[in-house]
Amino acid sequence: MIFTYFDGTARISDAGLFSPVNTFECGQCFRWLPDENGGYTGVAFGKAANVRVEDGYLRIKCDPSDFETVWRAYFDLDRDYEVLNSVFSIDDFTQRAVSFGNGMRILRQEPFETLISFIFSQCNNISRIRSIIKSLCMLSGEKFEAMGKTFFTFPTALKINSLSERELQSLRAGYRAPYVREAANAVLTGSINFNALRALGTEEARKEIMRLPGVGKKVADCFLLFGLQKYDAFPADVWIKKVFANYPGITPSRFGEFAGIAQQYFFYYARENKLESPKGEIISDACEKKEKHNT
DNA sequence: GAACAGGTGAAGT
DNA sequence: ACTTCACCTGTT
Repeated sequence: MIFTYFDGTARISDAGLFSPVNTFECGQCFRWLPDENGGYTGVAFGKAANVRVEDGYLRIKCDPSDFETVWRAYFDLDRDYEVLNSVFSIDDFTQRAVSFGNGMRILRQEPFETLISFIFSQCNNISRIRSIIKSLCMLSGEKFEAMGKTFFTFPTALKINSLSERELQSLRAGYRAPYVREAANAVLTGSINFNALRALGTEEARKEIMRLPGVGKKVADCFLLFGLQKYDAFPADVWIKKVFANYPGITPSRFGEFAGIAQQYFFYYARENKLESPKGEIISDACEKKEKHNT
């Protein structure tokens, strides 16, 4: 890794593939927002940064000490995505998906934030997920200043656990709110311990996290992949099910130990291109077609 | 208004 | 084991 730090910005010359838009819009995170220069600004691990690519350099505007301690790992800068992409490109469809999402990086996010965020994500759309998380951070995160702007950290389990019913209700998270409270409580009491989960295999860790109410296989796999870096976790949502239905050759097992990363290319491609399911095929039994009769 | 949006879990076959 | 359904809320 070759980089210089000058004028408040880490400039990396050999960052390899890095596309801010594909990284931050591929659906793995909810707290990074675009700026006017094709860059993105966000918060992780209690720190703020702005990221952009210019003249072939990756430029991360941040506190000098944070590049090595936070952002280098967070942006997964030590992984060669070119190698990964060529390993993934086993057929025409995969090539299209990888090419579409070229420069996407799977962020090494914080376990707690990832868990809570994906609990919010169930049967919800992206803009609303973002809005709920933003409200949560403004309500109970810590306010701090960086780069001349105001930011909020993601709240701790303690802060979330101590929210009143009224405060929780103000997030407009609906039926997901009690799930979030339970998750925070489990972390607080030690019933769920992220370091212990890290030491487990993917299967065992999934089983453990699924003990939480509101955490089924899909949310669990997002947590494992984005929050615990269990790269073989393969979240299968409605879009991935459309991929499976259209391209029977695509199965998690074909992509090895980093199948979860391949999954993110598929998800992003399918969602952005509004991949349809084959006619007559039933893709999901949830949130799709249901007659709701309110009493 | 009804349908839909990155699921889950309980209850019914 | 597989299918159906309710669940909050905001948007189209």
